[in-house]
Amino acid sequence: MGSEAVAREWLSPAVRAVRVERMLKAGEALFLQGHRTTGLYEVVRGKLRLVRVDHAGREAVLHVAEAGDTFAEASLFSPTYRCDAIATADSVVAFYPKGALLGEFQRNPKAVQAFMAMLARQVMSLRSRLEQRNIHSARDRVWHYLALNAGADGRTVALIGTLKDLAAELGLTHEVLYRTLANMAADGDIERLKGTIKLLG
Amino acid sequence: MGSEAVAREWLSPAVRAVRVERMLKAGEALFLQGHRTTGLYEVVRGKLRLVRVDHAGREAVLHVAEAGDTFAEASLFSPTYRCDAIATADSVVAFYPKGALLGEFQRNPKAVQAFMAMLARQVMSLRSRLEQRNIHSARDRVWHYLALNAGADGRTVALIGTLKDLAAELGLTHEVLYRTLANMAADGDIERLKGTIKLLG
DNA sequence: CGGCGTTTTGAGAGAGCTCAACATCGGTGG
DNA sequence: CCACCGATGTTGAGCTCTCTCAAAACGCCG
Repeated sequence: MGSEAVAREWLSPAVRAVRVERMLKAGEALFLQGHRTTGLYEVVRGKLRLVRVDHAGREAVLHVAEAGDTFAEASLFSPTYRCDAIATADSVVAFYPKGALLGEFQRNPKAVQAFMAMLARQVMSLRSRLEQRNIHSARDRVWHYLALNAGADGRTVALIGTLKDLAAELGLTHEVLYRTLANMAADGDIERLKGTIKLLG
Repeated sequence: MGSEAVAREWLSPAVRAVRVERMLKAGEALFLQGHRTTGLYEVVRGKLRLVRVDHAGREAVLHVAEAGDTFAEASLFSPTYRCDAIATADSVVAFYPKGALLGEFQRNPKAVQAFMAMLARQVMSLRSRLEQRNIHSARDRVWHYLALNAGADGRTVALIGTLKDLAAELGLTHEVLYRTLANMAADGDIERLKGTIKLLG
Protein backbone atom coordinates (compact mmCIF):
# COMPACT_ATOMS: atom_id res chain seq x y z
CA MET A 1 0.00 0.00 0.00
CA GLY A 2 2.86 2.33 0.65
CA SER A 3 4.10 2.31 -2.88
CA GLU A 4 2.09 5.13 -4.39
CA ALA A 5 3.82 6.13 -7.57
CA VAL A 6 2.27 9.43 -6.56
CA ALA A 7 5.11 11.55 -5.30
CA ARG A 8 4.54 14.15 -2.63
CA GLU A 9 6.07 17.27 -4.12
CA TRP A 10 3.10 19.27 -2.90
CA LEU A 11 5.24 20.33 0.01
CA SER A 12 6.28 23.88 -0.66
CA PRO A 13 8.89 25.27 1.72
CA ALA A 14 6.18 27.24 3.52
CA VAL A 15 4.14 24.07 3.95
CA ARG A 16 7.10 22.11 5.16
CA ALA A 17 7.73 24.77 7.79
CA VAL A 18 4.45 24.14 9.58
CA ARG A 19 5.02 20.43 9.84
CA VAL A 20 5.00 18.96 13.33
CA GLU A 21 6.02 15.42 14.15
CA ARG A 22 4.31 13.31 16.74
CA MET A 23 5.01 9.85 18.11
CA LEU A 24 2.36 7.22 18.73
CA LYS A 25 2.52 3.98 20.66
CA ALA A 26 0.92 0.90 19.14
CA GLY A 27 -2.79 1.03 19.83
CA GLU A 28 -2.83 4.75 20.49
CA ALA A 29 -5.49 6.85 18.76
CA LEU A 30 -4.47 9.88 16.72
CA PHE A 31 -8.03 11.13 16.31
CA LEU A 32 -11.52 9.76 16.65
CA GLN A 33 -14.71 9.99 14.66
CA GLY A 34 -16.57 13.18 15.51
CA HIS A 35 -13.52 15.08 16.74
CA ARG A 36 -13.00 18.54 15.28
CA THR A 37 -10.57 18.39 12.38
CA THR A 38 -7.19 19.99 12.97
CA GLY A 39 -5.33 19.03 9.83
CA LEU A 40 -3.94 16.21 7.76
CA TYR A 41 -1.15 13.76 8.43
CA GLU A 42 1.66 11.88 6.81
CA VAL A 43 3.03 8.59 8.09
CA VAL A 44 6.75 8.94 8.70
CA ARG A 45 7.24 5.56 10.28
CA GLY A 46 4.94 2.77 11.38
CA LYS A 47 1.37 2.00 10.39
CA LEU A 48 -2.07 3.47 11.10
CA ARG A 49 -5.51 1.95 10.68
CA LEU A 50 -8.38 4.22 9.62
CA VAL A 51 -11.60 2.61 10.77
CA ARG A 52 -15.23 3.50 11.05
CA VAL A 53 -16.97 1.94 14.01
CA ASP A 54 -20.64 1.18 13.66
CA HIS A 55 -23.32 1.34 16.32
CA ALA A 56 -22.72 -2.29 17.29
CA GLY A 57 -19.03 -1.65 17.85
CA ARG A 58 -17.93 -3.52 14.76
CA GLU A 59 -15.11 -1.92 12.80
CA ALA A 60 -14.88 -1.43 9.07
CA VAL A 61 -11.39 -0.62 7.89
CA LEU A 62 -11.30 2.31 5.48
CA HIS A 63 -7.59 2.36 4.85
CA VAL A 64 -4.25 1.25 6.18
CA ALA A 65 -1.70 4.04 5.94
CA GLU A 66 1.97 3.12 5.90
CA ALA A 67 5.23 5.01 5.74
CA GLY A 68 5.06 7.68 3.06
CA ASP A 69 1.27 7.80 2.86
CA THR A 70 -0.75 10.88 3.66
CA PHE A 71 -4.22 10.58 5.11
CA ALA A 72 -7.15 12.66 6.31
CA GLU A 73 -6.81 15.02 3.35
CA ALA A 74 -10.56 15.46 3.37
CA SER A 75 -10.32 16.87 6.89
CA LEU A 76 -9.32 20.18 5.25
CA PHE A 77 -12.87 20.52 4.00
CA SER A 78 -14.82 18.93 6.79
CA PRO A 79 -15.48 20.16 10.35
CA THR A 80 -15.10 16.72 11.97
CA TYR A 81 -13.16 13.55 11.32
CA ARG A 82 -15.28 10.79 9.85
CA CYS A 83 -13.30 7.85 11.17
CA ASP A 84 -10.85 6.79 13.86
CA ALA A 85 -7.10 6.76 13.25
CA ILE A 86 -5.36 4.15 15.37
CA ALA A 87 -1.67 3.25 15.30
CA THR A 88 -1.23 -0.49 14.81
CA ALA A 89 2.47 -0.23 15.56
CA ASP A 90 4.71 2.31 17.21
CA SER A 91 4.59 5.13 14.70
CA VAL A 92 5.67 8.65 13.87
CA VAL A 93 3.34 10.96 11.98
CA ALA A 94 3.86 14.43 10.56
CA PHE A 95 1.01 16.82 11.21
CA TYR A 96 0.07 19.66 8.86
CA PRO A 97 -2.30 22.13 10.54
CA LYS A 98 -5.41 22.85 8.54
CA GLY A 99 -5.32 26.62 9.03
CA ALA A 100 -1.73 26.95 7.94
CA LEU A 101 -2.34 24.85 4.84
CA LEU A 102 -5.49 26.67 3.78
CA GLY A 103 -3.77 29.99 4.40
CA GLU A 104 -0.83 28.97 2.28
CA PHE A 105 -3.22 27.78 -0.42
CA GLN A 106 -4.85 31.21 -0.51
CA ARG A 107 -1.57 33.09 -0.68
CA ASN A 108 0.26 30.81 -3.03
CA PRO A 109 -1.44 29.57 -6.24
CA LYS A 110 1.48 27.22 -6.86
CA ALA A 111 0.76 25.44 -3.61
CA VAL A 112 -2.90 24.84 -4.44
CA GLN A 113 -1.99 23.59 -7.87
CA ALA A 114 0.59 21.20 -6.48
CA PHE A 115 -1.83 19.87 -3.91
CA MET A 116 -4.65 19.46 -6.42
CA ALA A 117 -2.31 17.79 -8.86
CA MET A 118 -1.23 15.36 -6.15
CA LEU A 119 -4.84 14.51 -5.37
CA ALA A 120 -5.71 14.09 -9.04
CA ARG A 121 -2.79 11.76 -9.60
CA GLN A 122 -3.75 9.78 -6.54
CA VAL A 123 -7.28 9.39 -7.84
CA MET A 124 -5.87 8.09 -11.10
CA SER A 125 -3.54 5.69 -9.36
CA LEU A 126 -6.24 4.39 -7.04
CA ARG A 127 -8.67 3.89 -9.89
CA SER A 128 -6.20 1.78 -11.81
CA ARG A 129 -5.42 -0.28 -8.74
CA LEU A 130 -9.11 -0.85 -8.24
CA GLU A 131 -9.40 -1.88 -11.86
CA GLN A 132 -6.53 -4.28 -11.32
CA ARG A 133 -8.46 -6.02 -8.56
CA ASN A 134 -11.24 -6.76 -11.01
CA ILE A 135 -8.84 -9.11 -12.77
CA HIS A 136 -9.35 -12.53 -11.26
CA SER A 137 -6.55 -14.52 -12.83
CA ALA A 138 -3.29 -14.12 -10.92
CA ARG A 139 -1.32 -14.18 -14.14
CA ASP A 140 -3.37 -11.48 -15.81
CA ARG A 141 -3.25 -9.36 -12.70
CA VAL A 142 0.51 -9.59 -12.49
CA TRP A 143 0.79 -8.76 -16.17
CA HIS A 144 -1.49 -5.75 -15.71
CA TYR A 145 0.79 -4.51 -12.96
CA LEU A 146 3.93 -5.07 -14.99
CA ALA A 147 2.56 -3.39 -18.09
CA LEU A 148 1.43 -0.37 -16.07
CA ASN A 149 4.70 -0.02 -14.19
CA ALA A 150 7.09 -0.51 -17.05
CA GLY A 151 9.75 2.16 -17.37
CA ALA A 152 10.30 4.50 -20.28
CA ASP A 153 11.32 1.66 -22.59
CA GLY A 154 8.04 -0.10 -21.86
CA ARG A 155 9.84 -3.34 -21.17
CA THR A 156 11.57 -2.99 -17.84
CA VAL A 157 9.89 -2.92 -14.45
CA ALA A 158 11.91 -1.92 -11.40
CA LEU A 159 10.86 -3.74 -8.26
CA ILE A 160 10.75 -1.38 -5.34
CA GLY A 161 10.36 -3.54 -2.24
CA THR A 162 10.31 -7.27 -1.71
CA LEU A 163 8.16 -9.64 -3.72
CA LYS A 164 6.15 -10.16 -0.58
CA ASP A 165 5.27 -6.48 -0.56
CA LEU A 166 4.34 -6.68 -4.21
CA ALA A 167 2.10 -9.65 -3.49
CA ALA A 168 0.27 -7.61 -0.87
CA GLU A 169 -0.18 -4.71 -3.26
CA LEU A 170 -1.54 -7.06 -5.90
CA GLY A 171 -3.88 -8.72 -3.45
CA LEU A 172 -2.28 -12.12 -3.90
CA THR A 173 -0.58 -14.42 -1.43
CA HIS A 174 3.15 -14.41 -1.83
CA GLU A 175 3.14 -18.09 -2.73
CA VAL A 176 0.86 -17.47 -5.68
CA LEU A 177 2.97 -14.55 -6.85
CA TYR A 178 6.16 -16.63 -6.73
CA ARG A 179 4.52 -19.44 -8.65
CA THR A 180 3.00 -17.08 -11.18
CA LEU A 181 6.30 -15.32 -11.84
CA ALA A 182 8.05 -18.66 -12.15
CA ASN A 183 5.48 -19.82 -14.71
CA MET A 184 5.67 -16.60 -16.68
CA ALA A 185 9.44 -16.88 -16.79
CA ALA A 186 9.25 -20.54 -17.82
CA ASP A 187 6.84 -19.59 -20.62
CA GLY A 188 9.22 -16.90 -21.83
CA ASP A 189 6.82 -14.04 -21.11
CA ILE A 190 9.19 -12.33 -18.71
CA GLU A 191 12.81 -12.45 -17.68
CA ARG A 192 13.67 -12.12 -14.02
CA LEU A 193 16.76 -10.09 -13.21
CA LYS A 194 18.13 -8.73 -9.99
CA GLY A 195 15.65 -6.11 -8.78
CA THR A 196 13.91 -5.83 -12.14
CA ILE A 197 11.67 -7.79 -14.45
CA LYS A 198 11.89 -7.56 -18.22
CA LEU A 199 8.78 -8.02 -20.34
CA LEU A 200 9.21 -10.16 -23.42
CA GLY A 201 6.95 -11.19 -26.29
CA MET B 1 -18.39 1.75 -10.72
CA GLY B 2 -20.68 4.64 -11.36
CA SER B 3 -21.94 4.81 -7.81
CA GLU B 4 -19.44 7.19 -6.27
CA ALA B 5 -20.96 8.50 -3.09
CA VAL B 6 -18.80 11.45 -4.05
CA ALA B 7 -21.19 14.11 -5.26
CA ARG B 8 -20.18 16.56 -7.90
CA GLU B 9 -21.05 19.92 -6.41
CA TRP B 10 -17.73 21.29 -7.60
CA LEU B 11 -19.62 22.79 -10.50
CA SER B 12 -19.96 26.49 -9.81
CA PRO B 13 -22.26 28.37 -12.19
CA ALA B 14 -19.23 29.76 -13.97
CA VAL B 15 -17.84 26.28 -14.43
CA ARG B 16 -21.13 24.93 -15.64
CA ALA B 17 -21.24 27.67 -18.24
CA VAL B 18 -18.15 26.44 -20.05
CA ARG B 19 -19.43 22.90 -20.32
CA VAL B 20 -19.69 21.49 -23.83
CA GLU B 21 -21.38 18.20 -24.65
CA ARG B 22 -20.11 15.83 -27.27
CA MET B 23 -21.46 12.58 -28.65
CA LEU B 24 -19.38 9.51 -29.30
CA LYS B 25 -20.16 6.36 -31.24
CA ALA B 26 -19.19 3.02 -29.74
CA GLY B 27 -15.51 2.43 -30.42
CA GLU B 28 -14.77 6.08 -31.07
CA ALA B 29 -11.75 7.63 -29.32
CA LEU B 30 -12.16 10.79 -27.26
CA PHE B 31 -8.45 11.32 -26.87
CA LEU B 32 -5.29 9.29 -27.24
CA GLN B 33 -2.12 8.89 -25.25
CA GLY B 34 0.33 11.68 -26.06
CA HIS B 35 -2.29 14.14 -27.28
CA ARG B 36 -2.14 17.60 -25.81
CA THR B 37 -4.54 17.91 -22.89
CA THR B 38 -7.54 20.14 -23.47
CA GLY B 39 -9.54 19.52 -20.32
CA LEU B 40 -11.46 17.02 -18.28
CA TYR B 41 -14.67 15.16 -18.97
CA GLU B 42 -17.78 13.85 -17.35
CA VAL B 43 -19.77 10.90 -18.64
CA VAL B 44 -23.34 11.95 -19.25
CA ARG B 45 -24.48 8.73 -20.86
CA GLY B 46 -22.76 5.56 -21.97
CA LYS B 47 -19.41 4.11 -20.98
CA LEU B 48 -15.76 4.90 -21.68
CA ARG B 49 -12.67 2.75 -21.28
CA LEU B 50 -9.42 4.42 -20.23
CA VAL B 51 -6.58 2.25 -21.39
CA ARG B 52 -2.85 2.41 -21.69
CA VAL B 53 -1.46 0.56 -24.68
CA ASP B 54 2.00 -0.93 -24.35
CA HIS B 55 4.62 -1.26 -27.04
CA ALA B 56 3.33 -4.70 -28.02
CA GLY B 57 -0.18 -3.37 -28.55
CA ARG B 58 -1.59 -5.01 -25.45
CA GLU B 59 -4.02 -2.90 -23.46
CA ALA B 60 -4.13 -2.39 -19.73
CA VAL B 61 -7.39 -0.93 -18.52
CA LEU B 62 -6.90 1.97 -16.11
CA HIS B 63 -10.53 2.71 -15.47
CA VAL B 64 -14.02 2.28 -16.79
CA ALA B 65 -16.00 5.51 -16.53
CA GLU B 66 -19.77 5.30 -16.49
CA ALA B 67 -22.61 7.79 -16.32
CA GLY B 68 -21.92 10.37 -13.63
CA ASP B 69 -18.19 9.74 -13.43
CA THR B 70 -15.61 12.38 -14.21
CA PHE B 71 -12.27 11.42 -15.67
CA ALA B 72 -8.99 12.92 -16.86
CA GLU B 73 -8.88 15.28 -13.88
CA ALA B 74 -5.10 14.99 -13.92
CA SER B 75 -5.06 16.45 -17.42
CA LEU B 76 -5.39 19.86 -15.76
CA PHE B 77 -1.86 19.51 -14.51
CA SER B 78 -0.25 17.58 -17.33
CA PRO B 79 0.63 18.68 -20.86
CA THR B 80 -0.40 15.41 -22.50
CA TYR B 81 -2.93 12.65 -21.88
CA ARG B 82 -1.37 9.53 -20.45
CA CYS B 83 -3.90 7.04 -21.77
CA ASP B 84 -6.51 6.49 -24.45
CA ALA B 85 -10.20 7.19 -23.82
CA ILE B 86 -12.40 4.98 -25.95
CA ALA B 87 -16.18 4.79 -25.90
CA THR B 88 -17.34 1.21 -25.42
CA ALA B 89 -20.93 2.18 -26.16
CA ASP B 90 -22.64 5.12 -27.81
CA SER B 91 -21.97 7.85 -25.30
CA VAL B 92 -22.34 11.50 -24.43
CA VAL B 93 -19.61 13.31 -22.52
CA ALA B 94 -19.46 16.80 -21.07
CA PHE B 95 -16.20 18.61 -21.73
CA TYR B 96 -14.72 21.19 -19.34
CA PRO B 97 -11.91 23.17 -21.02
CA LYS B 98 -8.72 23.27 -19.01
CA GLY B 99 -8.07 26.99 -19.48
CA ALA B 100 -11.54 27.99 -18.38
CA LEU B 101 -11.34 25.80 -15.30
CA LEU B 102 -7.90 26.95 -14.23
CA GLY B 103 -8.93 30.55 -14.82
CA GLU B 104 -12.01 30.11 -12.72
CA PHE B 105 -9.89 28.46 -10.05
CA GLN B 106 -7.62 31.51 -9.92
CA ARG B 107 -10.45 33.98 -9.73
CA ASN B 108 -12.71 32.08 -7.38
CA PRO B 109 -11.29 30.53 -4.20
CA LYS B 110 -14.60 28.78 -3.58
CA ALA B 111 -14.24 26.92 -6.86
CA VAL B 112 -10.77 25.62 -6.03
CA GLN B 113 -11.93 24.53 -2.59
CA ALA B 114 -14.92 22.72 -4.02
CA PHE B 115 -12.80 20.95 -6.59
CA MET B 116 -10.11 19.98 -4.08
CA ALA B 117 -12.74 18.77 -1.65
CA MET B 118 -14.27 16.62 -4.37
CA LEU B 119 -10.89 15.10 -5.18
CA ALA B 120 -10.13 14.49 -1.50
CA ARG B 121 -13.44 12.76 -0.96
CA GLN B 122 -12.88 10.66 -4.02
CA VAL B 123 -9.48 9.59 -2.73
CA MET B 124 -11.12 8.56 0.54
CA SER B 125 -13.86 6.66 -1.23
CA LEU B 126 -11.46 4.88 -3.56
CA ARG B 127 -9.17 3.91 -0.71
CA SER B 128 -12.00 2.30 1.19
CA ARG B 129 -13.15 0.45 -1.88
CA LEU B 130 -9.63 -0.82 -2.37
CA GLU B 131 -9.54 -1.91 1.24
CA GLN B 132 -12.80 -3.72 0.68
CA ARG B 133 -11.22 -5.79 -2.06
CA ASN B 134 -8.68 -7.08 0.42
CA ILE B 135 -11.50 -8.92 2.14
CA HIS B 136 -11.67 -12.36 0.61
CA SER B 137 -14.81 -13.74 2.16
CA ALA B 138 -17.89 -12.73 0.23
CA ARG B 139 -19.89 -12.43 3.41
CA ASP B 140 -17.37 -10.16 5.13
CA ARG B 141 -17.03 -8.06 2.01
CA VAL B 142 -20.76 -7.56 1.76
CA TRP B 143 -20.91 -6.70 5.45
CA HIS B 144 -18.09 -4.20 5.01
CA TYR B 145 -20.06 -2.53 2.25
CA LEU B 146 -23.28 -2.46 4.24
CA ALA B 147 -21.64 -1.09 7.38
CA LEU B 148 -19.93 1.65 5.37
CA ASN B 149 -23.02 2.64 3.46
CA ALA B 150 -25.53 2.61 6.27
CA GLY B 151 -27.61 5.74 6.57
CA ALA B 152 -27.75 8.14 9.48
CA ASP B 153 -29.31 5.53 11.77
CA GLY B 154 -26.43 3.17 11.07
CA ARG B 155 -28.82 0.35 10.33
CA THR B 156 -30.41 1.04 6.98
CA VAL B 157 -28.69 0.80 3.62
CA ALA B 158 -30.44 2.17 0.55
CA LEU B 159 -29.72 0.18 -2.58
CA ILE B 160 -29.11 2.50 -5.48
CA GLY B 161 -29.12 0.33 -8.59
CA THR B 162 -29.76 -3.33 -9.19
CA LEU B 163 -28.17 -6.09 -7.16
CA LYS B 164 -26.24 -6.98 -10.29
CA ASP B 165 -24.65 -3.53 -10.23
CA LEU B 166 -23.84 -3.94 -6.57
CA ALA B 167 -22.22 -7.30 -7.28
CA ALA B 168 -19.99 -5.63 -9.85
CA GLU B 169 -19.03 -2.88 -7.43
CA LEU B 170 -18.18 -5.46 -4.79
CA GLY B 171 -16.16 -7.53 -7.23
CA LEU B 172 -18.40 -10.55 -6.82
CA THR B 173 -20.48 -12.49 -9.32
CA HIS B 174 -24.16 -11.75 -8.99
CA GLU B 175 -24.86 -15.37 -8.10
CA VAL B 176 -22.54 -15.21 -5.11
CA LEU B 177 -24.07 -11.94 -3.96
CA TYR B 178 -27.59 -13.36 -4.13
CA ARG B 179 -26.57 -16.43 -2.18
CA THR B 180 -24.66 -14.41 0.39
CA LEU B 181 -27.55 -12.04 0.99
CA ALA B 182 -29.91 -15.00 1.28
CA ASN B 183 -27.65 -16.62 3.87
CA MET B 184 -27.25 -13.43 5.85
CA ALA B 185 -31.00 -12.98 5.89
CA ALA B 186 -31.52 -16.62 6.92
CA ASP B 187 -29.04 -16.16 9.76
CA GLY B 188 -30.86 -13.06 10.93
CA ASP B 189 -27.95 -10.71 10.26
CA ILE B 190 -29.90 -8.58 7.84
CA GLU B 191 -33.46 -8.00 6.74
CA ARG B 192 -34.20 -7.49 3.06
CA LEU B 193 -36.80 -4.91 2.23
CA LYS B 194 -37.84 -3.29 -1.02
CA GLY B 195 -34.88 -1.19 -2.16
CA THR B 196 -33.17 -1.27 1.24
CA ILE B 197 -31.38 -3.63 3.57
CA LYS B 198 -31.62 -3.38 7.32
CA LEU B 199 -28.70 -4.43 9.50
CA LEU B 200 -29.58 -6.46 12.57
CA GLY B 201 -27.60 -7.92 15.44
C1' DC C 1 28.71 -19.58 11.98
C1' DG C 2 23.86 -18.76 13.49
C1' DG C 3 19.48 -16.57 13.08
C1' DC C 4 15.87 -14.27 10.63
C1' DG C 5 13.24 -12.96 6.79
C1' DT C 6 12.54 -13.77 1.96
C1' DT C 7 12.03 -16.95 -1.70
C1' DT C 8 10.57 -21.39 -3.39
C1' DT C 9 8.07 -25.68 -4.00
C1' DG C 10 4.44 -29.24 -2.41
C1' DA C 11 -0.09 -30.97 -1.29
C1' DG C 12 -4.82 -30.30 0.11
C1' DA C 13 -9.17 -27.92 0.92
C1' DG C 14 -12.39 -24.39 0.47
C1' DA C 15 -14.62 -20.56 -1.68
C1' DG C 16 -15.98 -18.30 -5.44
C1' DC C 17 -16.58 -18.83 -10.50
C1' DT C 18 -18.92 -20.97 -14.40
C1' DC C 19 -22.61 -23.05 -16.66
C1' DA C 20 -27.38 -24.02 -16.43
C1' DA C 21 -32.22 -23.89 -15.41
C1' DC C 22 -35.98 -21.47 -13.65
C1' DA C 23 -38.74 -17.73 -11.31
C1' DT C 24 -40.07 -12.96 -11.10
C1' DC C 25 -40.92 -8.40 -12.43
C1' DG C 26 -41.89 -4.51 -15.62
C1' DG C 27 -42.89 -2.94 -19.89
C1' DT C 28 -44.93 -3.50 -24.78
C1' DG C 29 -48.14 -4.48 -28.06
C1' DG C 30 -51.86 -7.17 -29.87
C1' DC D 1 -56.70 -7.68 -20.43
C1' DC D 2 -53.52 -10.88 -21.47
C1' DA D 3 -49.53 -12.87 -23.96
C1' DC D 4 -45.00 -12.03 -24.80
C1' DC D 5 -40.35 -10.56 -24.01
C1' DG D 6 -36.10 -9.11 -21.85
C1' DA D 7 -33.65 -8.21 -17.79
C1' DT D 8 -33.23 -9.08 -13.02
C1' DG D 9 -33.35 -12.21 -9.39
C1' DT D 10 -32.69 -17.12 -7.54
C1' DT D 11 -31.09 -21.71 -6.84
C1' DG D 12 -28.35 -25.96 -8.13
C1' DA D 13 -24.09 -28.64 -9.18
C1' DG D 14 -19.44 -29.07 -10.49
C1' DC D 15 -14.81 -27.22 -11.29
C1' DT D 16 -11.01 -24.38 -11.12
C1' DC D 17 -8.05 -21.48 -8.90
C1' DT D 18 -6.38 -19.36 -5.13
C1' DC D 19 -5.67 -19.72 -0.23
C1' DT D 20 -3.82 -22.25 3.61
C1' DC D 21 -0.64 -24.99 5.95
C1' DA D 22 3.98 -27.03 5.66
C1' DA D 23 8.70 -27.56 4.77
C1' DA D 24 13.00 -26.47 2.85
C1' DA D 25 16.56 -23.60 0.33
C1' DC D 26 18.52 -19.13 -0.04
C1' DG D 27 20.43 -14.64 1.16
C1' DC D 28 21.78 -11.19 4.36
C1' DC D 29 23.71 -9.28 8.60
C1' DG D 30 25.52 -9.41 13.13
